[in-house]
Amino acid sequence: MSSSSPTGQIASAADIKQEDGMESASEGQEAPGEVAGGAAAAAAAAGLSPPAPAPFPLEPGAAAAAAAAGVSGEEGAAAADQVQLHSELVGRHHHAAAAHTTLAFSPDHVACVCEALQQGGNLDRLARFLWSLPQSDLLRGNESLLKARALVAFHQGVYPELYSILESHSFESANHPLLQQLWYKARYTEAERARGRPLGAVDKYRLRRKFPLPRTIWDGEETVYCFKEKSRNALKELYKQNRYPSPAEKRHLAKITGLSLTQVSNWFKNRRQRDRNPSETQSKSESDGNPSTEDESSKGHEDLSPHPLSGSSDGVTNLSLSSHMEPVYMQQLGNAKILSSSGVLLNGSLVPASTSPVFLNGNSFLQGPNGVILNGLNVGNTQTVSLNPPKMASNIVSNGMSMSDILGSTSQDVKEFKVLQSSSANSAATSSYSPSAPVSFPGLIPSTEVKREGIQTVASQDGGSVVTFTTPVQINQYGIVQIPNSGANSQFLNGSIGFSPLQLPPVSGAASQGNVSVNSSTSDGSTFTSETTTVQQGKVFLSSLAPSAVVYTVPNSGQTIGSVKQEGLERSLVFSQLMPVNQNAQVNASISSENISGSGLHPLASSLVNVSPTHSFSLTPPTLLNPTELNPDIADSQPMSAPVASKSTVTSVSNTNYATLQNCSLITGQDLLSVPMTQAALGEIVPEDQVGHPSPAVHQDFVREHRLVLQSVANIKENFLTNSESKATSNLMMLDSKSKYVLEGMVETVCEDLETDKKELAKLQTVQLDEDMQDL
DNA sequence: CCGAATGATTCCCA
DNA sequence: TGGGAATCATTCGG
Repeated sequence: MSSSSPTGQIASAADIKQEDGMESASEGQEAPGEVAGGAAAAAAAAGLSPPAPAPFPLEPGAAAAAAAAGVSGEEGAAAADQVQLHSELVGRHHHAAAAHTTLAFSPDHVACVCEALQQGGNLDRLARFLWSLPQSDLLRGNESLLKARALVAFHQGVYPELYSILESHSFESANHPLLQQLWYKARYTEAERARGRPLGAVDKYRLRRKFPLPRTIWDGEETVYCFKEKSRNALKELYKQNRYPSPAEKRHLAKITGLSLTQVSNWFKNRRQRDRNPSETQSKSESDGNPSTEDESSKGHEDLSPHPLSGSSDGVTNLSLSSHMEPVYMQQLGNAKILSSSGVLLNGSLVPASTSPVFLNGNSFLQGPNGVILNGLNVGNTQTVSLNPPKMASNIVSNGMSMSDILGSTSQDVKEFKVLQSSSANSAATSSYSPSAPVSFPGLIPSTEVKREGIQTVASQDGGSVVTFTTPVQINQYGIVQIPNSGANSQFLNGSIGFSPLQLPPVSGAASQGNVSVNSSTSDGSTFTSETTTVQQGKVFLSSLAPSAVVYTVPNSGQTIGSVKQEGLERSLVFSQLMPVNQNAQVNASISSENISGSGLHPLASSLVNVSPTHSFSLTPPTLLNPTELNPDIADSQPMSAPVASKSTVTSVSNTNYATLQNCSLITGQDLLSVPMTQAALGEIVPEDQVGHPSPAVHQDFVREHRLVLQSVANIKENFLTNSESKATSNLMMLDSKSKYVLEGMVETVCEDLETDKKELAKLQTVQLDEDMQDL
């Protein structure tokens, strides 16, 4: 991954993303928590569900005039584009009714077009588009526009302007990688021109030092040798515990550090190698450097952790209560059934066993007689989630990753698991790991099997109080557990809590899917990264679903989970409030993914929603699906089928780790695309109506009623996007850190001469985490 | 420019 | 497929 240093000309945002390898890998990464954290803000910034987008009018006449008087034919073309776009949108929405009076483009529309053009790599056209835009205050400060301007400035070689733009506006983190690349590449290019010869790695390094990134496009997180200190510390921490992490652990570590799986593996490999021959590279320096951290690790460890591991068979559990005394350091083993006897170390404090036999850290979910800890949040004592400590049977999900991912697949070695400090919920995922102060790894939880005896009330709190579920959980026959809204201050980090679906006691006759839908108020919207939470295969997604919301899971890559009845899972839909249910269909679709770093894509997440694993389709209006409505026959080979009687925007978010819906601003406020899009999108899925029948057939009712379907497609390879994949010629991709989601057709619609009629407007392609599934 | 640190890559082996 | 060893390339500080 020594990806080449950027030297070539940047043609588009996509190019940049593909180009940068390590840098992006490291810089672009953000721990899930961070991602999530910024998500809300990002979404807000993006204007998700904008209050009242004040569109600026653009008279067709004016456009024409611009075209005519327009400095060049190009501008005219741009204007024409706008006109065309607008008319198409309007025409489609209103069925060509009329509305040709004024062309109203909200800043969101402009932003969307900018994004689309950027994605498409059509910078010339983007430049024309920008040029043609009116000087509207509404557009001032619009990040997409600024980004587009920066890109154009770079493209045109107007570096001073580029620097000015980058320094004058504080960009959201999701755009940092791209903008950072612009910044550096511009510097490189300038230097190369001045020098008349290509720069070497050292030259570039010097330039980077000479022209540090402005804080407007950099979070300030220091990176050393490409890896953020935070990531490095996380690696070290685990290394101390176990020098030979299992694949699942590596994946999880990769997830929490934002590094790629390969990077994590390489790190361990290098670390082991260098520890072996300290003679050579005094790799000791590192260890020595952090005596505190190192202590236990290196040497002591070898003893503790059976190194060769991997072989450990099936996860036999071993709790190694090492010689450590009181604080029981648990050693995690495969499917260990850990129940510490004496106590648990939580947040650095020992908890009497009597009260909480289980402990979790980070984003883990812990349950004990007294409480549950989610994401490092402690669930109040009042919770009724009663867990039977002695018999634990559920998987733990953390950080969007179920423990099964971590523990399930390969047998795990006994790992020394030490919970030293569980960071606060917010920082759990991204918490800074300082060598001197070991921090728990989210997700690195002792695999505990918990058996849920009954779920009722859960209150989780993060320091103050985070999420509180007060009402009794309802489990319907679909195995959906519903928890009424909670208080206003809901705060959730990664939306992955671990209730294992499999263990939910079938409340009704229907096979319990084990899905749990937790409704929480999204009022705050600030830290609530995951508005939708559903439990799927051991994963719980918290969502702002209405009380009556239904959550279904979608078939995962064909793999079933244990003996759980898959029926329900076959066509699962989640109705949530994520998407505006009103007529203003709004397509929000951006996703955050797993880390793409390795491939050079920047992950960042500007996501609004952080949906954890697997596929979930969200339909807003709370609806309950009846068994009868779900026609098995139809659904069988189909990705999803869901007769829903309500009108809503359907969004499917899926996969792996974090699916994020972001405001694409395609249809904001104006409702312009609402209907048409739906049709187009549905067309792809529905056999009947307009389009030919694409593979998946969706229940007609569903089709008719819903506006937009974002189809998720999976395709994942280690969660990394390959360069080729990242090419979004005709796809609008929004990626973040590990998975890839593509909105197909969006670009075509918006950019490619607006020929969207027959193309789906928004199709969300998601990749599925093979890994996750495999683990299961 | 040098050397150490460190991430990545390659080859070999089980 | 993953680990070990050797090696390369880049980063970083002096």
